[in-house]
Amino acid sequence: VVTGNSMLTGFVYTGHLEEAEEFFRTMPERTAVSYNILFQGYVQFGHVEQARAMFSSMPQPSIVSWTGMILIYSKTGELDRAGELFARMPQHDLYSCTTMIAANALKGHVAESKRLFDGMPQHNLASWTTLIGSYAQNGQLEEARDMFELMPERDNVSWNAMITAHANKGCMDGVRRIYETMPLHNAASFGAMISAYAQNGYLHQAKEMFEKNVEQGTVSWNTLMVSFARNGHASEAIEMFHRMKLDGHQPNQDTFMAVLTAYSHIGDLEKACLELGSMAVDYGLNPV
RNA sequence: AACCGAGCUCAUGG
Repeated sequence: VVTGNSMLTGFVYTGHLEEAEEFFRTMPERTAVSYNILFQGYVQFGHVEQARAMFSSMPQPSIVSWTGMILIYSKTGELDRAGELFARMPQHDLYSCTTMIAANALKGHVAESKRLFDGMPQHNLASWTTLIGSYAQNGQLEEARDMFELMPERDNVSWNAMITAHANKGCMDGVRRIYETMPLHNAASFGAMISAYAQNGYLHQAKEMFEKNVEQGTVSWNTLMVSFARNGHASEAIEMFHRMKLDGHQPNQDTFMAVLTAYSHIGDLEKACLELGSMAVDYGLNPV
């Protein structure tokens, strides 16, 4: 059963929900964990109906399942339903409370987030960081800072959250200070830095960060190209696009948009069509 | 003893 569950996890993890379902159906034996694995797949990919159906079909949803259900309502923005479930579930733990904190913050109810946080018997890195993120999202930089000071230990995720907290307030000194102080940088750190600079109009610095980032995912390329295009640097955007291809990166649908934006800025629609047409052919993308 | 859940980053046609 355990190895079956691991395989099931594999299907879900790679996004093959159909296969997961099939596999699940044909499993000789299923445990509550098996249900949860498939269920989490629905949650993760936003299949609300299926998640709901599965949840109600569980005889005794575990705390994991309850939390999953809260998470999906948080994603769909149905905070009241999330809250209802949270109130109804038999127990709470770090995970469920943290999920609920985040759900409230997404809707701008930071005070409620804080109240939940204060009511928790214990905290860990995730719950602290969620609270910081809650303040950050809602523009409360001071509070985010205070919490960051108070938390007993910090990891990369919490440091990254602080980058964003400052960036959202346009506090670039803070952003730089955090970046320099933090012990290590990962892909998310660079992503945060790139968008921090880009959103505040520091295209040059954004690009510098981009160069420092070893794992330049397609998203980073797109982010930067869009920023260039929006700020009237169409040619730089287009140049990046070509470099991206040279470097062997896969353009995706969003790259389309970035390129289109760039060309529309210089009013060269013909070229845009040509470029998009060839992208469609080269990469099998649909310029919907 | 072993399998599942929460927090940071990311683009999108305003």
